[in-house]
Amino acid sequence: MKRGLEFHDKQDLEDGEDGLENVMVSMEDIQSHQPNEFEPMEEEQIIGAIVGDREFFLNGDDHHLDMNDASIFACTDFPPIPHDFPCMSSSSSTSSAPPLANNIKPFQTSSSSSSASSSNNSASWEVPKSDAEDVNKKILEGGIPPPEDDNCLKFNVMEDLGYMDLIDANEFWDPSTLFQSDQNPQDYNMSDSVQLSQDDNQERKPLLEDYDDQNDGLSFFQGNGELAVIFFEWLKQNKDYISAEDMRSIKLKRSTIESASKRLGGTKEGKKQLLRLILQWVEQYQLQKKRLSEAAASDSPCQYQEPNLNSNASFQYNTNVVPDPSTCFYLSPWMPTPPTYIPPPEPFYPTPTGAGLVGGDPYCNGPSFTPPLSQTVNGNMEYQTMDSTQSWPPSQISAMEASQYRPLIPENDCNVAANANPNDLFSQHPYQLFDENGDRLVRLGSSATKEARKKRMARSRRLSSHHYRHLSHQTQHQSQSSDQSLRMVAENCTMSPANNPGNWVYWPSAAPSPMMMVPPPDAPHQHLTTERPGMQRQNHQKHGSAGKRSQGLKMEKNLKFLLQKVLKQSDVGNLGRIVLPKKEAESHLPELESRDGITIAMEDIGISRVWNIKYRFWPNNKSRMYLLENTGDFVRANGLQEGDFIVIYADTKCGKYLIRGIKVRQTGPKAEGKKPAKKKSRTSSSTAKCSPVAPM
DNA sequence: ACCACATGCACCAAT
DNA sequence: TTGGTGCATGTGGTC
Repeated sequence: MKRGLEFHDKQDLEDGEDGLENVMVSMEDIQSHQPNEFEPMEEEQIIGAIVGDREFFLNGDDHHLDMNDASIFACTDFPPIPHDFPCMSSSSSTSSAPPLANNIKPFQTSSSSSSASSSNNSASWEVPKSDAEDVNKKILEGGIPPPEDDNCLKFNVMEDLGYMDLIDANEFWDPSTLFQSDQNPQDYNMSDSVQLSQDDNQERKPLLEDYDDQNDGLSFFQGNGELAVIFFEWLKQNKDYISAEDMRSIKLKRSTIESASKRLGGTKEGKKQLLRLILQWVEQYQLQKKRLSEAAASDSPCQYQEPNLNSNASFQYNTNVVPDPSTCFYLSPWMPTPPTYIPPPEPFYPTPTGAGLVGGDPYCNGPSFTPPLSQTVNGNMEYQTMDSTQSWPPSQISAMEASQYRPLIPENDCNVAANANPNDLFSQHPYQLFDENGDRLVRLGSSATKEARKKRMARSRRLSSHHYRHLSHQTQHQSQSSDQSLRMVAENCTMSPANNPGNWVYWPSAAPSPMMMVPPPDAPHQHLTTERPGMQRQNHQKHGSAGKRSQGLKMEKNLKFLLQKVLKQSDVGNLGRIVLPKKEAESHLPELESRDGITIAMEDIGISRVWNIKYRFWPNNKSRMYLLENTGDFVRANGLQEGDFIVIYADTKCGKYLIRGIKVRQTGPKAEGKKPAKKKSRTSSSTAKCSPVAPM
């Protein structure tokens, strides 16, 4: 009996065709097919959804999305703010606050309605400026307040998953550890349903242990074969929504898992509960993303159908049960709510217009560099204009869309017979069902017809335009964008893929690149790594080609986060100086011998300029007060206002300093009217003197 | 109590 | 008179 099971490869994703919506195959197919029945796959195989001698989803390259990584919930084009951003807190330089932006996760419990979750999720990604500190404070105080239901614990655990730090990249749990990669598939004969007995589970137990042993896996899951069953069940139920790529990329920090497990009692049941929560967490993201796509695909012949959750017997995927092709997809019982439109996730960083996405990621929007770092005696603010007329290239957008916001909808053109051209996309990467004679029964994929393809493309365009609108807010404001700036980086920094492969490289426009300049909180001075520890790894990256990805990742390697400062009124006022947090300044910036300080050429990542900023200190009591002076133009050029923040990086290869102004979204009158909350206002003259800089 | 920092404001130089 | 510079001081956080 032939069971067709074909997986999408990366190229397929990049082609913008046949996305994960095609991940629709009965699990028995997965279980029963033989390895040689797979289509040849490229180097970045997405799915190894076979238990046993095949990888079970979670395998492939090492580009893991961390579950802590907000990017798996949203595309944030913004380079991550260090998890432990000492300066993130407006009032304390020593705060260990998790980066606000990165901790705002659309995290919901499944118990709440999907619609509520959706809206909350959406809102979570758009933290209004006025709420930013509040949210951050809440986080600092122990997390977002739990919902007023009986899911407090659950919520907290989920919250942990969302907010856990990801500093130690070596401490992740890979869900694939639930399965042994070289296990004989026969041992995992779950073909005729997953109603596994305890014995079955027990048989699997050693697998988990072995895996843990070999991989320093999570002891938390050791010996608990039921977890594997749970996981498998979940996969079966959500195979349509959770792509293998997504699953593969999930990594959890071990300590977080273990901590969460403890919070759940540390019992076997607790572990199971935790696993469910984790899966639910993943599921929510993915399912909602799909629903978004579903909502967007209004012209889809496949209208959403609320599954009969009570009749989930039809979802048992028993051997002889072929999913009804008329059913667009099956909702997981864990996601028992109707679809709700969810806007594409956005980074919380606001646009000046108060809407949309701030694309100001220098590493997506493009850093630019010109001259090497030079400390001058010129205290005047100078800049060297660079070509900043970039805009987010459509190719980039489309690429991103294709990979990130691409609809994940299993379309309803799934009744397509098995007459597909072997050369078409579907034949290359589809998930197919075959009847018992080996004939393909249905094609659950979406690329069966040109019509379906057109529709997908239309959806993609819609989503793309949606995304682009957000980006436009940013790019219009800052007149910048990514690829060009990045090219300039390569050129001006005398670095290019050719001559400096390990350093700054040109980032192809087709591969919008997240920059992950997150210093480990515990070692903020460490070099930036290619893995963004738990923040905003972007979804589109995981679908990008390995080559592009690796190329982009190289860019980050020489960047080192130095410090960040949330701008106060006095920082953005006419004084043209920004007070720096003392601790970070002393530790990460050049040591100052005299109070006059030094002038540092800082390359403005955001607007492609180089500013000569004076770094100095004032004696203050028995201490010092560190300042950046001549920042007025920088602030104005970036349109920075109170509540926005700056980030200073160092390019360790070029010996440069990079500065970047990051705007925080302002929404509504609340943000507009925000004033320094705790500071008293004194004379009117001083107020006028420190009047906010008008938005540019 | 100490420290960091936001900012008020006095002082000074330039216009 | 205006704008820039630098110090002083109050507030809030941390130890």
